[in-house]
Amino acid sequence: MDRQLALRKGTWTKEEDHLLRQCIEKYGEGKWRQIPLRAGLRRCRKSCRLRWLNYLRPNIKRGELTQDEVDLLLRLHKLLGNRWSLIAGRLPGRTANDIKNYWNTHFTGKTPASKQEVMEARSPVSKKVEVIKPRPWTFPKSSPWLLGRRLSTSTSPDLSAINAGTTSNSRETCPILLSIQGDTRVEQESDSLDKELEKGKTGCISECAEDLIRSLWVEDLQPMIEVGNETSLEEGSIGWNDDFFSDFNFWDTLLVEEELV
DNA sequence: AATCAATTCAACCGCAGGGCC
DNA sequence: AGGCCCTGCGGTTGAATTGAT
Repeated sequence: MDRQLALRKGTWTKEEDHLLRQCIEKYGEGKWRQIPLRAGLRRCRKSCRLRWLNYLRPNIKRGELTQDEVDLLLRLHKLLGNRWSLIAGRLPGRTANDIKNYWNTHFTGKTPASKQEVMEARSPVSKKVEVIKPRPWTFPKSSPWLLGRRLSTSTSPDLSAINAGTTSNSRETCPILLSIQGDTRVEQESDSLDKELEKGKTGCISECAEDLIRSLWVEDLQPMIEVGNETSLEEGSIGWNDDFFSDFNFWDTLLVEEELV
């Protein structure tokens, strides 16, 4: 065998980490194919990318997730399913791998009882939610998201009313719910929804789902707009990016079973 | 102290999607 | 249109660590 071609596997050494970090600092992220050559590493590009993204990248937060992070994780997973990269985007400093590992450790299989306890303690509203893989989703033409990608206070709903709690139950307070109301999804998806309606499987947005969406809007998205920091909503910054909204289909989330409420 | 079981998490693998030719 | 290449993602594996006996 040619030793030059033999790729190393397994745990990374400090020397390898150092070489990779130096290389990326010099040439920048991306071009992963060239990274092993430039860094003088006998690692495949995937391995280099993974090591950087999950371990060496600056600002990576290590250690146990905080209560807030766990709460957010639970809510986002309820909405997005196993879309770890999207979920991680909402948890600054956390990697998709971290989130996935945490979920698999704490909320799957081996300890079903404890999982149920945690879920019930933290999510008293829902008992059974059908999580379906998100599909592309479109906003109504009048949606503020389409009237200039970035929300401004002039296109957002009555935020002062939200803060005052005076209209907390009104759908008008949340542009996402507004969008759902006036959905103009592509024909294919409308057809499938129509079929569901015909079957009587689902007829309306449940209160639970509406609450969940509203809470995401009020607690997570709206405050970013409220501070007037426009850069906080730039694409890809912390997860509410183009990808999120193009991949995310609230309709799927809303296809909940009757037992929900 | 030694052994075994359980748990954690870094890393690998295979696949899908997008861009380019 | 189709093939190739690259990147990114999610599922899975297995080594390392921790806890129990």
